[in-house]
Amino acid sequence: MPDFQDLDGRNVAETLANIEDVVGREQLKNAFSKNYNIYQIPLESFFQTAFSVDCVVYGFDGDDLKLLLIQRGAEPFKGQWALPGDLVYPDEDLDTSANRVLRELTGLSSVFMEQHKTYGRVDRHPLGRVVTTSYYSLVNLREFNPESHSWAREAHWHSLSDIPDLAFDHNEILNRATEELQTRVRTKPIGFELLSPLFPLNALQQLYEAILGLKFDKANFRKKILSMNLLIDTGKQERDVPHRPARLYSFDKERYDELIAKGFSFEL
Amino acid sequence: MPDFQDLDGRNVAETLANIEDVVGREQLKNAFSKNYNIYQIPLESFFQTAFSVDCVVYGFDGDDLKLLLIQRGAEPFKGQWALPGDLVYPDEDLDTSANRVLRELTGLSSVFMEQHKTYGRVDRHPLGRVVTTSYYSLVNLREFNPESHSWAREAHWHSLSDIPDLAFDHNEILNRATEELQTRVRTKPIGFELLSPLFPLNALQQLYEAILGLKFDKANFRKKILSMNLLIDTGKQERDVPHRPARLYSFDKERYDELIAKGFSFEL
DNA sequence: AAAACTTATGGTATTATTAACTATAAGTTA
DNA sequence: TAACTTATAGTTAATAATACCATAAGTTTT
Repeated sequence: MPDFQDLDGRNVAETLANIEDVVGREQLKNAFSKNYNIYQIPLESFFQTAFSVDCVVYGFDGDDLKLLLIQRGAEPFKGQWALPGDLVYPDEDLDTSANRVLRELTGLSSVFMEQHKTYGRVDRHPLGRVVTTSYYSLVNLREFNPESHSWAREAHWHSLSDIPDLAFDHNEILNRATEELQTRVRTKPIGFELLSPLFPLNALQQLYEAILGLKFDKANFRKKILSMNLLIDTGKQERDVPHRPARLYSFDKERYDELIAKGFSFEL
Repeated sequence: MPDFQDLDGRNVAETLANIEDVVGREQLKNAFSKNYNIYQIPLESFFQTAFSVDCVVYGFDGDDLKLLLIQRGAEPFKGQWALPGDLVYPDEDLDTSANRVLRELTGLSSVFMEQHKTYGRVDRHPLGRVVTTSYYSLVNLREFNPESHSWAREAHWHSLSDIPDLAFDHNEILNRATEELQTRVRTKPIGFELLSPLFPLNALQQLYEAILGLKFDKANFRKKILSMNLLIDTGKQERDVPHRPARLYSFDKERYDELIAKGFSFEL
């Protein structure tokens, strides 16, 4: 048996038409199964069904929330910005695929991603039916420098407040992921992972403010967070800041896991 | 172009081998695309990929939480209990499919279902690769009498505390849906939909206790709920109860929508 | 060197929410 | 009529959220 790569429904359908031209319809029909009546639903509709994954990767630079986008170097939507995403291999688990795809297109690896929603509108992909599952993640921007690979022409961080028209239904996917992030960040202590190992309380506050689009009272934020016993005072301080230097904290990983297990509620 | 029905990866793969026998490998290879190198991944692996939906339908009978299960009348897992679920048609949206499948197997229609997670483990289906998306829903048990149809041999409510070994990875799907339900019910005022239009506060409390597996103080529960202004005192009362009859309430639909929009937090 | 400025940090006072408990009401059953 | 069951109202103490204020510890400006 031969094996095939980069298979695409349209190609196969066209190809079968070609074969039919060469060997004749009867021969083709004959070659196809005796037991199965495969002459009723268009073959191409099956071929054009595929899975993909799309990654919504948020980054925080200490100030703004950013989003990782690629510029497509392949049809369809060639030249347009899009979430990093691609087809899932037939023998690949979904979670694995999300990581591979992100790595192949942007160079980012070891990114912890959480599955979110699956989008299956019949006409969401112009070339056939592609159902896609979205994953989202929060990373420390300074630790990840995206580089475009494979068919991605560019890979950049974009300000979340200024996102262009994206390919496919990626704007919708993004918006729903952002809503999820906002509710999630209030009940799970995510958000800590993407700060530097040592950070001032202020950085944590800015992160939460950026994600939630709210302002908190500084003194109360401090009290709230410290009362969780989640942070360890390292005794160190900020340096080279044009004002009183802030104390630097790190997490208490054990306490952190405890809070995750419990549910955690962060309402401010 | 011919069209095909009941297409199955294995058949096509075999068939292509047959064609190859007849026309020779070069001819076949030639007929297949010039631009695409399709000779590396086995064709059949693409064909064996399909989507399905699985429905996790919870019912409340005023006492216990129940789960709607069907007994499979078809291979694989014939005779075993399973979540109602089936393959998605090539030209069908996912949400639509979930409703159709549930209706076809159990007779339940107009059930509002929320998409949850997608399960894509390569080996989760014994006959090939099937990625499935789960949906969950809460219904008033008394309004829905399941009847088995299609290939479902039986369709019954099962006590959630006594669930058998289910087909495929359905136990995992169920467990994760139940976790989701428990966190969801604390932030969205779901749960109200599945009581009778007029209900005593006590019924609402029992519902929350059943879902969350907790006990609440009766007086405080009452205060909390009433302070949301979510309920309308209908002036009516319970009848034929062997104790002081409780007042009957209904929802304030407007207020309810307001709360949903806001996020709502129900912590007791 | 002093004053002005900026952000950090500690603390208080007020208010709102939660939680535990008590008392009384309104029906049924013995 | 007493005993029983659940409903409902109200009280209180503990806890948490919120709005502020005062002082600290640096840098920059004058």
